Amino acid sequence: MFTERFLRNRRGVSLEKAERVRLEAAVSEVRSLGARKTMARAGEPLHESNLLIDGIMSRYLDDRQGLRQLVAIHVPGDFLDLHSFPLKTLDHDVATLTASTIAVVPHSEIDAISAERPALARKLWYATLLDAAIHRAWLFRLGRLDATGRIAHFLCETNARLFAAGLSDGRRFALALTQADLAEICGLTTVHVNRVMRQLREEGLCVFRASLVEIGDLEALAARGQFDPGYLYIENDEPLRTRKRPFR
Amino acid sequence: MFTERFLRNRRGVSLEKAERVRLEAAVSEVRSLGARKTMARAGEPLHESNLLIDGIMSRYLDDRQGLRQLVAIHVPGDFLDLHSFPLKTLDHDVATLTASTIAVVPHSEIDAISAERPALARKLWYATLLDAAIHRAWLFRLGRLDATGRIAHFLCETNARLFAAGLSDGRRFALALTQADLAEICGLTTVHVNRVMRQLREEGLCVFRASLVEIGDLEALAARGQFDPGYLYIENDEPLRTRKRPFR
DNA sequence: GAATCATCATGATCCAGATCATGTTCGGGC
DNA sequence: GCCCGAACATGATCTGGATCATGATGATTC
Repeated sequence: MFTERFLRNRRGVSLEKAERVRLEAAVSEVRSLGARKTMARAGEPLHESNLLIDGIMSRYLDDRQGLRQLVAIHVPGDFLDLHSFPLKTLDHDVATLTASTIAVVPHSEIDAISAERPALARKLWYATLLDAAIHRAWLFRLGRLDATGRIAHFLCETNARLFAAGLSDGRRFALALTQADLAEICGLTTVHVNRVMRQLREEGLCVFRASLVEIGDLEALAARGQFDPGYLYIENDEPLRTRKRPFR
Repeated sequence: MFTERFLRNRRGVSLEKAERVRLEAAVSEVRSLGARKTMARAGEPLHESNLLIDGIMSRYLDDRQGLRQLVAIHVPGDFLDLHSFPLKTLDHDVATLTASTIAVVPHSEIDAISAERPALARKLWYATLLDAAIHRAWLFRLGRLDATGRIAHFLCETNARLFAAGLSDGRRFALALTQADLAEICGLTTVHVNRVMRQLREEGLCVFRASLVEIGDLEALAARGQFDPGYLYIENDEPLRTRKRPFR
């Protein structure tokens, strides 16, 4: 089942049996990629999109010095470059962070789906808009939060996304990212990420070691990062909800 | 013609005559809004989307103190909350910056279009993904550019978008934003925006006064903001192209 | 089991942009 | 023609995070 986690626990878009079957049938191939491998580069014409089955992948832009700004990370269940179907080329690079497995869906299949099944097509559209909603939360993070808030917000978001995918219990999850990755996500230096992680650890909000994140106080962490999971459109998000607390 | 500027000059999505007629027919109403009015709030269920005919509008998130981070601005021709069709509710607020005119399109019409005309539906999808591509460029801006670079990048982007819409000659355009608006867009304080604008003026890169932006040296401005218009998918973008120059 | 490389850790110094304060300019209302 | 508020302008000071430097830890390879 390639589509098991796709749009799982998202409001208003549970896949019907027949839709799931149709989507499964659209997969032409399954591929494995090593860690830190580029999958697609900005500007290349693309003819297929990929559903992430296992691993963590990233999308990023780089500046003139080659420093990266990650614009998205993807977890299992994400259709990571579905936007290449309408756009035909991408405006950014796509790469693995950890070793990953992807299911390939040719654009011709998506074309067929959009003619045959408008309702399923709308769910695919929805999936790309969920990514856009996450972009907006990242904009808020970079524009309005300080370093500690950014890391706290990111950890809460990742917890929530993995929870929706069935890969977090709401407090504890595997996440094989380095402090340098967090820096590229949060627009900080690795040095500063290191100091922030220590602070979060010392305050008992969150411990991140050996590729395992353990949130000690979700409510405090969410308050620190001004995190509210609404933008993720998660169904049954009770374990993620926190009382709103004043900032700091 | 409400749709005159919609997707104008974008690669691979020029509207066919019949598609344009269909979209025009989907408009149920035209509304005028005063400056600085909220159009929609996060979380409200929506049943229509709006095509911006005239004026500048914004989408924003606010933090616990009520400080705004703009996540998008919209210019004439933009379908500003089309993403509310698949998502049903929004994750952010929408408001006018200047007095604006919008054409209202009920979601029921978009539903009908996606069943009748998959090709037009794909173009609507494309329009929402263009917004997502702009979000990504904004992430790069906030994560990797300094204050001067952010303002330079924003001015280049706005020039390019207005150029595509036929509202800039590629160097000069009307833009009724305040320095406080620029601050909320670029994650800066108004005080600092003021200093940056003076610097750009003194260096001859760009003058912004009396709601008119005049770019003195597009190539230098683009270099300063590391701006490359590729992510806007503009067709015939020659007047916007600049030789790539090393940063600074 | 020595060498190598990625990752994590931590101290010292510096600076871009925030913050605080104080004008000035200009257009609209009465 | 004066009042008033929004927008623009500019100086003085402070600070969060960058930068530079150095070392510890731990996994992998030969």
